[in-house]
Amino acid sequence: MHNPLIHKLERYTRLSADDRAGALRLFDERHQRYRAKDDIVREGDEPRVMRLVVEGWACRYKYLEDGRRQVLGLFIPGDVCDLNVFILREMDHFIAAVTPVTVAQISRELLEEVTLGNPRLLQALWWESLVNTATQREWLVNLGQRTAFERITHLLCEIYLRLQAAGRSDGLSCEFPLTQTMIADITGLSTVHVSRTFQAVREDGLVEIRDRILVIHDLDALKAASLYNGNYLHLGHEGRHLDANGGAGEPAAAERE
Amino acid sequence: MHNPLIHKLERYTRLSADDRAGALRLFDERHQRYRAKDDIVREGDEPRVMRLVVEGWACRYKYLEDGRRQVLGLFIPGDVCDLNVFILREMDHFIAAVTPVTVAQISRELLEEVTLGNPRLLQALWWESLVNTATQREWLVNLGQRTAFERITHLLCEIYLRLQAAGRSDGLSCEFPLTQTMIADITGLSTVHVSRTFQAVREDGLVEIRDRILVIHDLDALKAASLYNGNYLHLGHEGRHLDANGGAGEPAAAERE
DNA sequence: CGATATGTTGATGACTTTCAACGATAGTGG
DNA sequence: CCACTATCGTTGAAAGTCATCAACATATCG
Repeated sequence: MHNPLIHKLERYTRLSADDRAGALRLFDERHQRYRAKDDIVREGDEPRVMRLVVEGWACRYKYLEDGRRQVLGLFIPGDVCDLNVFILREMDHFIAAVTPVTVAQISRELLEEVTLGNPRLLQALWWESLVNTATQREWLVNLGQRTAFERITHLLCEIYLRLQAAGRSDGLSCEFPLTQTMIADITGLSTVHVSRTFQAVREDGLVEIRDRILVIHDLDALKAASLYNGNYLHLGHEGRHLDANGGAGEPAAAERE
Repeated sequence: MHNPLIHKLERYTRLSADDRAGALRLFDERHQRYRAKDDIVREGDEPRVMRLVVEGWACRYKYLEDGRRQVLGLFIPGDVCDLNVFILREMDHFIAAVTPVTVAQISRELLEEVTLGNPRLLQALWWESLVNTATQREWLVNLGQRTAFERITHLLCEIYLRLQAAGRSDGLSCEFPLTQTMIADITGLSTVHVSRTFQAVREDGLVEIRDRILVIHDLDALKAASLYNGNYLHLGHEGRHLDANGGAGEPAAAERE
């Protein structure tokens, strides 16, 4: 069985058995469950813990004072919320459950304890955090430059590729629990326009959605339609110079689960 | 004379003389000059150094393959480009000079040396990095939810407040070297619409621009017009629990320059 | 089964882009 | 110093994209 955190971090660098044990300690720490739509963190809260999504989807969002809402990011299983956020005195946005969600809550002390002896794991967590930031940048491009059609197809590409990196895709399909209202708040469009544009995406034969499952018919066409360039996800095993010794000392990652 | 880095970091926590000396070492390291519009970092480059803007303005930006361009962030004097970027193998975007700019280039080794003995300074740099990320989030809200008028007035507010935090404002006015083309690439609007909307902002008596100087006539009105909430800049001396001993042991920051 | 959330459709209008032309400004070289 | 050229900002007209409003259909959940 795959652990989505470990699965994803190993897209960066090959972890040692120790690293993996440390990641599991984080993953298993102080689970908290939330119902869909419940807030996990609220604006104004003092940040006390780092969070890690164990199961389900969550999102960051922010309101304008007149009620307009923008979703700033999505968290899928294995995603880390705020590695370093202890430094700030208060949160400037919300984090909420999109689906029913289980979150691990990791204290600063535990984080330090686990990473102290595992610099490779710490490095991998930093990588994860930089990729989050890069994803935010790509969303900026999405809102600033892409058309409605491109925004939606881009979102579909990204979700599929991220779930794949977490070991949660199945061929060309994956879970897809987002409502059109959520898609509207992510893409900065009205729900009406999302409905119409999503229809166009389906009618072009690019994707299909059945029972909250996204099925991609032609990934290359979907990428072309959204001008997708996945560099920002940095999934090219970029930390390979840090790789744990895979050949002799320990079995390779793939052989261990 | 004010150093913009130190001036800004002290909006987070009060630095000791040692911290300030460390910050100055970073600030003075390996200066490189660029002409306006020159690229400082290119997509695909391997990140080797952390950069710090000493003088002038720079920006992050990204292209879509068909040439559409989105500016992702602005750097003003005292801003740090990428604290931790060594971890990635290659850059996924560009950094360019907006005006003629001087940049300090800080190697990983120097950064580690300077921060090793100064955890307070390291913490302040992390704060700076988190504020950068939070600013990106606010830009997402800008593009996703705000109208053209609100986007432009929001940008004006932010620039003024950031320059103020760096000690580079003068009453209600500050430098403002952005062309309307830049504003268009920041706000995701066409240059034509920027021109027209900016006129409306001026005709409402909110601001005035003369000789690349922005003069704000009514900051509260400007904030109201853009639904501005400056929480994301985290300028509330949030790291005060880390403050260097100001009373007895050393002179307070304000008394030292 | 009723209540609420979600998705669809049509009509209308607002906001924003595109295209094209022109004036103003600034830097360059003779 | 002036002509030359490129950049920058402005304006008008036309078209396109997307939002809003309202009604209805479907699905989901207690």
